[in-house]
Amino acid sequence: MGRKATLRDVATLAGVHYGTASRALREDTAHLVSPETVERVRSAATKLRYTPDLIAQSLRTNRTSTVGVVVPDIANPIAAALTRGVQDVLRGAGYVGLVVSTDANQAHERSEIAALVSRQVDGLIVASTKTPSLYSEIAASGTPVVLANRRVETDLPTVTASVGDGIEQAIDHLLSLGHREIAYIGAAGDANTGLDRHVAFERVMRARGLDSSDRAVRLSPGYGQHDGAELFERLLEEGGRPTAVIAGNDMMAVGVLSVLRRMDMSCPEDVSIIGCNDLPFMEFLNPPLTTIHVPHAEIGSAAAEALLAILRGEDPESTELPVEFVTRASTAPPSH
Amino acid sequence: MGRKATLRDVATLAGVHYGTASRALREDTAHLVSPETVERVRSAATKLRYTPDLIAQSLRTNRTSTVGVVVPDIANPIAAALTRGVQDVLRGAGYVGLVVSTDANQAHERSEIAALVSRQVDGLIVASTKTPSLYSEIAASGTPVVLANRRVETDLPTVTASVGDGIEQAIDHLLSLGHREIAYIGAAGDANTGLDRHVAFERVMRARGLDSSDRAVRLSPGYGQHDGAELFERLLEEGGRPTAVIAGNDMMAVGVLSVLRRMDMSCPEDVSIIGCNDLPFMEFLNPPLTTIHVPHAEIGSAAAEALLAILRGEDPESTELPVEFVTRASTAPPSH
DNA sequence: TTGAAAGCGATACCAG
DNA sequence: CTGGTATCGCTTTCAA
Repeated sequence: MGRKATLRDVATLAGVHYGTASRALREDTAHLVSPETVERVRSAATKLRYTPDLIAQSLRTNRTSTVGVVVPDIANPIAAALTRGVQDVLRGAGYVGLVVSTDANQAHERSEIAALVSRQVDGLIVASTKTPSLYSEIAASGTPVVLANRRVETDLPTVTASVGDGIEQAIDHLLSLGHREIAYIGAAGDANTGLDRHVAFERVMRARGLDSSDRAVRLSPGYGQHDGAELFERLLEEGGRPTAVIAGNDMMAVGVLSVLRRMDMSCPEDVSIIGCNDLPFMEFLNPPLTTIHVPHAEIGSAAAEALLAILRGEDPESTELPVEFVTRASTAPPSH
Repeated sequence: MGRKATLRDVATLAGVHYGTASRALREDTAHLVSPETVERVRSAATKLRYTPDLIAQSLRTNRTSTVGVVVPDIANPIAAALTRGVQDVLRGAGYVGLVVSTDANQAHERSEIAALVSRQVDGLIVASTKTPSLYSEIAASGTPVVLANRRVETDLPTVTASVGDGIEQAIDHLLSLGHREIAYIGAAGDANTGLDRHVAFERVMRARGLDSSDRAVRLSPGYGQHDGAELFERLLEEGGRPTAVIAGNDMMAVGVLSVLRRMDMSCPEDVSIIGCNDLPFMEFLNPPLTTIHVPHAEIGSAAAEALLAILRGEDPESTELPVEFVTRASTAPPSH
């Protein structure tokens, strides 16, 4: 009695042909079958604890109700939040996510994608890629792809956040506090999410009439806590005396904070700091970090919605979700 | 030219029967085919960019090279790290993970599990469950299950960490620093991961000859930052004056820290704090948190190894991985 | 309304 | 060594 019940099992128990059983069990075809037969089949099914074999179903229908989720590293809180958002909307539609981490490594990426494609995923949500062309091909071959979080040159539907607006709010917040010497510490990498940020910084500063002597922009290839610390330390060594710094992400902000601490300067008294992303722990830092909240889970959800829309035959637009500037305790008026 | 190449396509291109093509392409049967035929088939395959349809393959072989990963919430850093560890070993074996979040909600859990089972996953790695019996059934029905992180009453193979040892090291660390009044602030929930901890605390304290007047144990149903804060605040109100506190997890430790700050007491001068888990950000707190590092990724990897072993027909033991006590700056001798 | 039968794309057994 | 064929569990068209 170990084996799983199959469609034929319920059919024989109900005394009908298995084709009929199939029709009786699925919503969209049940109306082709007499009510009493439907009843008989259904009760047979529950008696046998029948659940359809999705593999067989997939082979027949070419749909697996499975989507691939491609992130750089699921252990990274941004990717994790995004994945959660994806799951939340997939669940409602009967889909589940095949999640892979690429480590931002092209070889890994290719092989993971291959693994997903050969498993016939119905679509892909990609939150990490150095090779968008890879996905254009996939999309062209019929597997829909939605890009999330990072904007890349492509015509694939993409869900991003308007981090530029956040930078603008950050700058205006600082200006209204009385700051004039504002530095930017960020990543120069190819991730467009990084580029947007420092470009936005420069643009807004200029727009506010702050000339280049008022701003110091420092970029590094990395984007970790250490990179932020190093960049800020060098800025100080070279005589920079910003009263506030905007960091390209929260980790780099933490790096700046650590340098301050080491030099016996304090935040926000001596220098104000603003981060970006609003990672899970930022409110518990000392001081709690003022930062730009990027709605990663919502980005994931929106990407999943877009993918489902494509699967329904619609043609969703790319969207840009608003960010939220959240002021906590790492910013204050400049002292003196 | 859009459609994917199938086995018959490469067979006709190579001028052989598709059964032969199948044999030629798979390692274990290639020796049944003449070398030149193998060659012909293989080149046809690469020319057509043939990749086997894993769905069809699965239907035939009853193996999907897919495993289900069940976590409470993928956005939770512990679950994320664990999942990463799982992925790392699965990747090497050609498996991918179908990841679902249950929200510690039984209804969700059941439906997610059903989704995985009907997708014919080859096995399950479960890092969250209130209903172990559910999995015993599944295992009995032939789908192997490995439990990770939480110990529950079951005979399923389980991978955990020896957090009790960590608690012991934490206490000894505190004692060697000169502390005598040590409090424990933790969760009372049904998660065995929580129970272990305060039980270990009581046991070790007694073993070290500290009688109950030297220890205050406070438990709450929740296990967040807020719960930790509340518990500690109440302890203080009721006249408790511990010189050190061990928290059941890092979030609760942060809660304790926040109370200290609010009361203008400082850590570690006024009270030392030790956390548990070593979540990603703990080294960047102020002060950096002394804590018990639980190797979540390794737990995930070990669980995946165990699952693969079962799939190979072996019978792996349950294992308990060592934790690492990491001393940072939130502990110091009592100032008295 | 129901039964029969053809496949989906692969594997594997049995002959030749 | 290779070809034919049954089969995995299901959906779906075609007749009856």
